[in-house]
Amino acid sequence: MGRSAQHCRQRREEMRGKILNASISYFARHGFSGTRMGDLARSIGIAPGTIYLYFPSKEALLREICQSVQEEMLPALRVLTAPSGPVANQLLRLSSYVLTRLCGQVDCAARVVLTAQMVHGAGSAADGCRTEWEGLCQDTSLLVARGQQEGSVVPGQPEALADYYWGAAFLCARRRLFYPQAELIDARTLARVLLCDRALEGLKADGRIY
Amino acid sequence: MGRSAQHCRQRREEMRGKILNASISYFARHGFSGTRMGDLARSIGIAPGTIYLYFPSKEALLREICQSVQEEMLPALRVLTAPSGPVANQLLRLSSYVLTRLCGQVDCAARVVLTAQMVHGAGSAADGCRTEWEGLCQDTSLLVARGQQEGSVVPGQPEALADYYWGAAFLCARRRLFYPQAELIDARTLARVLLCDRALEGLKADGRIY
Amino acid sequence: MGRSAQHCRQRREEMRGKILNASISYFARHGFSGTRMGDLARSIGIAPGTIYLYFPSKEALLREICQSVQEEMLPALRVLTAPSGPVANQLLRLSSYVLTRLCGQVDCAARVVLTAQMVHGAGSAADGCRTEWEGLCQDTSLLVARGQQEGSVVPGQPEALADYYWGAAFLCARRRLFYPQAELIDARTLARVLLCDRALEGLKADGRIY
Amino acid sequence: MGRSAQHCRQRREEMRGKILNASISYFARHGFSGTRMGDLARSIGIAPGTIYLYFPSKEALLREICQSVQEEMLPALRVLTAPSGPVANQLLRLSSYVLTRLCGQVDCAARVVLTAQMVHGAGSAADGCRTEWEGLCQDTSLLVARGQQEGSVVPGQPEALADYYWGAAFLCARRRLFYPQAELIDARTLARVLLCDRALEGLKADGRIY
DNA sequence: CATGAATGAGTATTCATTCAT
DNA sequence: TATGAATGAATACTCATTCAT
Repeated sequence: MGRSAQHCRQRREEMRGKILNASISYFARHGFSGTRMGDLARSIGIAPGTIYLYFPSKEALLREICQSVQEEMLPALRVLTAPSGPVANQLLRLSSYVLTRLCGQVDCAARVVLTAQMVHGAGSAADGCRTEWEGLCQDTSLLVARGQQEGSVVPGQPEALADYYWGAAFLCARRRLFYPQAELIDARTLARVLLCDRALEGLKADGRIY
Repeated sequence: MGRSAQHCRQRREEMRGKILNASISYFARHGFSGTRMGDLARSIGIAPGTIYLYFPSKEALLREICQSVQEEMLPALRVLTAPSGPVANQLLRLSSYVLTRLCGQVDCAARVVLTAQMVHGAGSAADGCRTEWEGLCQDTSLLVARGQQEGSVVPGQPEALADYYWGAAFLCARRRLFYPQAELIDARTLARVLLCDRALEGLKADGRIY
Repeated sequence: MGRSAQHCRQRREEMRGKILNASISYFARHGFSGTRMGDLARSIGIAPGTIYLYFPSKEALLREICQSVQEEMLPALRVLTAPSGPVANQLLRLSSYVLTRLCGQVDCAARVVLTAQMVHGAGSAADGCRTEWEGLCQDTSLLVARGQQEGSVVPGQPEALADYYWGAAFLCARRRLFYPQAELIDARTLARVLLCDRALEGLKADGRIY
Repeated sequence: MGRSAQHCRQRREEMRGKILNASISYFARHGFSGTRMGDLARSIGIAPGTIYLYFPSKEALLREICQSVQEEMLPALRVLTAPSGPVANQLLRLSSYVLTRLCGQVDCAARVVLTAQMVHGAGSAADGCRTEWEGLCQDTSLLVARGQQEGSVVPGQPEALADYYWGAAFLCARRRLFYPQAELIDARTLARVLLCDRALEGLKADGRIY
């Protein structure tokens, strides 16, 4: 009984995860309103009704996705934007991390693209997500300001530059999502959004191609 | 009679243009599927039926928009990406043009954002648009390759860099569309997506703020 | 002033009549719900709004048509079905009259077709029309019963036969309306719906072809 | 699984047939434009959306009906109008068949009435139907011409008489549809539309009342 | 008076959600 | 639990009617 129940719970978790991941991709590709539950279900290979055994509504499914973004992806990035050593090194490390994850984890790109959709969209489902996102931007603009004092970051309004940097990351994610075969820019080029060439020259390239 | 008929035609053209422009903005903001015809009509201040006096369907309205983008905006940009003198100057000029238009013309930003939606979306309404867009990207990657030979453009795969450059332009447009008050990056910063700092140093700044 | 006012009234009457006649034809051809006011107006060569200067609504227009049918066409037919001499002669005269009018007056066929539509349709606009029609059928069934006593009319339920006779007249009208070039059956054949061949033999044919 | 899938398919077929049959009756009674999908659905006892699970549009539903008429009813009638023995017998047999079917099968009357609507209406949905119908009329006019040579059919233009005969059949169908309780004419009376009394006298009556 | 663009209530159709199997 | 047909509220679209010119 105990084993059977556990087995059961595990199967539920598997199906739930399968739906969740597929939805992230599907929403990212087609947009929230552009996604029909029937199409989403077909793309997963299940019946429409099945989704409703795991999520009470389309919007609840979106909320759940937002929450996972808000609790997993964004905090991880905020850690990497917290003050820590020379800005140039930190930005290169951050950029490398972002591109590595975009390449490695299949649905990381989808999450990033979806986040961008959420941040600019109007729905209240994304509120928490938006807050966390603004936190990340703020952290980044502090980093930028510090880098400008150090002389390693290009001049300009820190908020605009921070937004621009994460926009560039979004561009990479979008490219990864829609053209999985196409090459991405490398970490140095992404970091270069903020860093002067001079500051970059001194840094070791990891030479990885994304 | 002649005058009256002309007056009538002119009023029709005005209304048609009003609907078309409003739709570009609305679609760009809310996405195609996210736009309800009733809401769009209300936002223009007309009745839903009126839209259908000028466009036979929601999708036809989108097609018309795509066509205007394809016939007006994209060709103008392709002209500016055709080979013409030193790449560094050309890229700075191009960036300046893009930012100037994003600032000056109200719905230019909307057109750019919409184009990005179309290029990545699935609908066939955007087919012509997508073709023209790929042409622009290809032209740009040739420019990039030439710049790399000149030593003014950063290293990297030309296609990826070209896509990245226009992505950056899209980021500016998106920012302009969703936060009209926020400052944009300047032309040098946009050009810097492709140009080395060294190549930029020699160029005269126009000092304009967007 | 007096002359001008009269001229004015006359022009109004002309336009009113033009709309009324065109509507009878159009309604007969396309059915009431199948008629769009815009199409009707275009077929007359006027603007949709103009119709509403003469008739308050689509249904009122129908009512007016029904009334004209009810006050002009049906009473004329009832006169011809009132007892008057030998049934055989009367039926041949009636049939001849019907076919002559269907041929001669352009919109008589339309009126007959429309009446059939009204009689079987559900709308209350046709109530008066329906009453008058039932009167005609009843008169005819009396005629039929008398003819059966005379031996000139075929056996069968008088009501069913009367309905059948007017149905045959409707068939002629429908043919005239939809295929104006096609020949109609002759008066003897129409009368034959009710009359035995034996009764017809003694009657003079007018030999007319409809 | 096999059994369940089959059961499922069978239920789909049933619902599809139910909608199709109900639509034939409803369209025949109210006309195509006079039919509101919501009313039709209510009359079947299902939700409006359900119809669209089986037919892509109102017009497609009509097309399907026309096709069933064109493939089932009209060919069966054409078989009975193909040359076969003495015309008088054949016409009586045909008339008997028509009236029997109008009485026996609930929606046969509806099909006939609908066919008449289609044949005279403007929509292209009925094109195939119209072609088949004209074939039937042509076959019948050949039969009529042969009967005239035999001396069993009344004089007159064969095309006009053929059209008139099927018109009479339509009248019966219309009566059956709108007044299901009313008696119809008998087969001899229907055949008499074309046959001389003399020709009919020699034929055995089946005495059936429709 | 005539026009025809504009209106908005009404109709066809879609799609998130439910529920019988 | 999974299914997919059925539902009906929401949305695209039409068309009788109005009204500014």
